Amino acid sequence: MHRNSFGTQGMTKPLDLKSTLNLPKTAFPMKANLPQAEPKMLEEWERTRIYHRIQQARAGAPAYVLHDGPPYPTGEIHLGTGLNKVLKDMVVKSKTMAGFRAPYVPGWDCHGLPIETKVEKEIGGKGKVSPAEFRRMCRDFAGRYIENHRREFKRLGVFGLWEEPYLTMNFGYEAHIAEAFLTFLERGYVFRGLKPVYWCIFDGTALAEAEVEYEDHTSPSIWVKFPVIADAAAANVGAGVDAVIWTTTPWTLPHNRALAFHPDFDYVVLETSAGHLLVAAGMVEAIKTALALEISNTRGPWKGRELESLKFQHPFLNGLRVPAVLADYVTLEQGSGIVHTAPGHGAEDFYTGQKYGLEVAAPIDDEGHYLEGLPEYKGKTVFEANPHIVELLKSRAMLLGHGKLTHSYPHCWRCHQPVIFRATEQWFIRLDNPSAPQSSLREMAQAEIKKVKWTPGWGEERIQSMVATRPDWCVSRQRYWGVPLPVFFCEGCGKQFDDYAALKNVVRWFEREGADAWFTRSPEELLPAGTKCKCGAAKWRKETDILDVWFDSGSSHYAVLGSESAGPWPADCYLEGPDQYRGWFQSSLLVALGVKDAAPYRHVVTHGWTLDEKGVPMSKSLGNALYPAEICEKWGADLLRVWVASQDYTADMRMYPAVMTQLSEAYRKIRNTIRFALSNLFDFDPNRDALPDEKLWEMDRFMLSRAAALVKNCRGWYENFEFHRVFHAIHDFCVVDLSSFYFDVLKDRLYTSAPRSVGRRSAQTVIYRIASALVRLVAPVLVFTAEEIWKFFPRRAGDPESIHMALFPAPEELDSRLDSAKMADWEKLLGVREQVLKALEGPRNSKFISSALEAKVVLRANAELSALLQSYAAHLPALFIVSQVEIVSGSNGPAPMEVEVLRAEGTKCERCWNYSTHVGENADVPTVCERCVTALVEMGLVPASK
RNA sequence: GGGCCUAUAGCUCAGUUGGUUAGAGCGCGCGCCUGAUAAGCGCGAGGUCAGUGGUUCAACUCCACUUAGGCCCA
Repeated sequence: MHRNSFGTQGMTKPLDLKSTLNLPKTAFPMKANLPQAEPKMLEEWERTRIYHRIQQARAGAPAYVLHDGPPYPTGEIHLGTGLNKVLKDMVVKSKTMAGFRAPYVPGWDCHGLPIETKVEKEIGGKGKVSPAEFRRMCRDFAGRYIENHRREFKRLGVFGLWEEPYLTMNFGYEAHIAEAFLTFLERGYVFRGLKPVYWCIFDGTALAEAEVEYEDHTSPSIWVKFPVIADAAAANVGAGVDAVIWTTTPWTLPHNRALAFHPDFDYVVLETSAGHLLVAAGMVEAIKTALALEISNTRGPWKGRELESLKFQHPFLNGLRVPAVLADYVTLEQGSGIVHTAPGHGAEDFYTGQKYGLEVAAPIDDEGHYLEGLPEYKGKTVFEANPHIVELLKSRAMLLGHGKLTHSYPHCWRCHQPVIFRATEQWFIRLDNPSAPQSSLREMAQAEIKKVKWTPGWGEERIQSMVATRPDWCVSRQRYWGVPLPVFFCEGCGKQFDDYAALKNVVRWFEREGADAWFTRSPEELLPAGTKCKCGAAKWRKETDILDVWFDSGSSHYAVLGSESAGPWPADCYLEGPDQYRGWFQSSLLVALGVKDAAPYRHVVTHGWTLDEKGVPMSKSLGNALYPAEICEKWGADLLRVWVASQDYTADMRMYPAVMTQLSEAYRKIRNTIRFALSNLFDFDPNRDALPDEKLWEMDRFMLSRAAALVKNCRGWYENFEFHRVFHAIHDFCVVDLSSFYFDVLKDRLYTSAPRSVGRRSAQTVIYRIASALVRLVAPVLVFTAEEIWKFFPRRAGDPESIHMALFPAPEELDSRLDSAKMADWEKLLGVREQVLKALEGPRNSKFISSALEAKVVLRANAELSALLQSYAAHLPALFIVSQVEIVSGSNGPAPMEVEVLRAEGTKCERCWNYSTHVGENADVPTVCERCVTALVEMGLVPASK
């Protein structure tokens, strides 16, 4: 077919030498254009039901279940949420490629205060509509946000059962929540108790610890006198002494029931212009300054424990005497070293109160109004009362001083108003069981935590210490949008109904109508027909509290796992941010212990926080937050994923434009390296052209070994979720092994050899094998790009349609088992190459040569090295990309080798650009070297020489 | 204030059981190529390993404290 190009000089057109080269060719674009390309890929995946095809492809394989922690659906997704979803997806995809069936069912946490608050705003306040109508609006609201979230998550290339996510507001899920609670109730873990809880008087509800945020608040700061009762116990300190306390919550004074002293501190009486004052010795200077006291005499000291029997007159409640108590949380940081104690309004106060049998006084209503007390404050809200109580103290001459203090104070997470501590009747899940400690949730939890694998390892210690000190779980909320506590009280005897078989009837109602049934159905409908109390009555009152949303999400493993689509219980992996040690990791564990007596997870992984350039956490309110949607639009989802994969996520992660620019360069390098591979496989069919290992050139086999090592390492890193090691290793391999060494060296062989020559096919076989391994290795990170590459990839029989259905390469499929001595030889040759490249710099800079092909390199090596070089002499010019190499045995210098650079001999071959003394030896192609003549003959473009 | 964590070149990471002049890639500077070309290649300059003190013949690596930052809690 190329006959016409034969012929003698001058008779026909001379051979166009460039057209005889095998220059790279590919339609795979150099520029990724991810923001435009990715949405198209998403459409295709949607159309071809990629998630389902992957699940089918792994049917029967061992399951690996990553259970999704449900985000709260409000607004657009935050970078931290994106980071979390992408990490989960990389786990799922890498497990899938490691051969597991790894289902992923995303979920949302739908109940709770934030949505309730938004709906209230929309309708303009509480109580405008019926509870059932209100709940319907909350449901719609959540649904709208979920739509938005789902779109954003899918955009990140996350595969999952998006069309059927789990929602905590689904009827079936709500039924599971109720059932889980009833199980706790039946097993005796639930009790009603008086406890101080965070209370928001603006929302009229108890708050969980997680619903409280610390913000700055300015409080009154007052110094108050409590006169010491002159009895036998007071003989020591003397008559007419006043104990001094300091507080920032004057409104709690009416409910004061004790003064707390530190048992080991020294206390003294100061004789001053303001009276004889009992204070901690360690605070004398501070108090003197704060109150501008003149001290004429000091008496004492006494240890706090010596003062335990003292009693004090309440500063304005006549006839109320309060005792001294001891507590080791008393500090010398602020105040007087004597702590005002109101058991109804503080956690520590409450526990001290329990210990000393103090009254838990907190007679205020849900909106914070005093229900009893002096006319000065009765009926007012606690915050309104502050100035009046200060006045009251002043009028009774019990106020030593007052001012203002701005400090970090707990606020409601939604309305951002200051919260108070208030002793209220709540429902609790009991953590301890003194009569059977081993079956207490706390001890079971501590035992189960030890069986779980925690990444990073310190997570175990962290959650262990939290579980050890956490209080009982307050699970009741005085709200509407949630799952009610399915509890009835008899209208006859007032007792709580305890026939659990009958109570489970409520679960059936929830399955049919959702938890709304609680609000729309009567107790008689909800319970089985004819249900009677032991007292004979058959009229019931429903509990009105709903469950803490942490109980909802903590039930997710119970409600979701154990199905065909979600995979078996327990989960193999939970993967969330570090805030979940206190949140979901704990609530899930406790619910699982209550219903299944075991942890719901085998492995818990946490990632860090997302920070901005300055290392400040990203937040909406600070305005420094970046959003996945913006990043997808500007850089593409694959680049967001590269960001996730490039950093060690167990620490905090920074994101800012310069980082993204750097990563886009890294991305480009990987893309172009694979593109170069593809472009040199344009005439390569792996089914037909691949050479067996024993026919491959040694350098090619050497590269296969390097690739095999990469594969082995990456598989291990994926196994341990060390994605950043995978990414850096792949990037380095592309840069160091492929682009700057192997591919650069290979160009001459690929372009100038005859297309079907062994040398070229050997190179192509190895390029194919390495590139095929690389695409699969990067697929969990570069989900879009890998799929795009796969479309341009030469296919073998049995290759899956999508890269995401493929299995990771095995090291054995890369390795050609080059013996270790040869491997060592090549390692040494690489070192020699490095020296040669350095040596070429001088002559290049002095313009002695420009291209390295203009050089001839003379190597003076010691005996050992020169023997090695001699045996590889034929390959050295290619290895160094120079025209000629001469090996001179026996260097006399101190170095094992010296390099000298000369001008290459002969003339430049017009075809391969190497210099040769044999150019012109073939009259048919007079401008071409001997190697090119051989190639051209092999190609049938030049007649075999005479 | 408490618990836990982080701190190696401008950036992102490696640094094995403490052991010779602390590594890589990117970026940067200076060149080369123009047959990977909005590409490719080479060379080079960058680090008192947050700080202080200690243990040791020897510390980025172990211990203590400090500083800065993070999460959770008070």
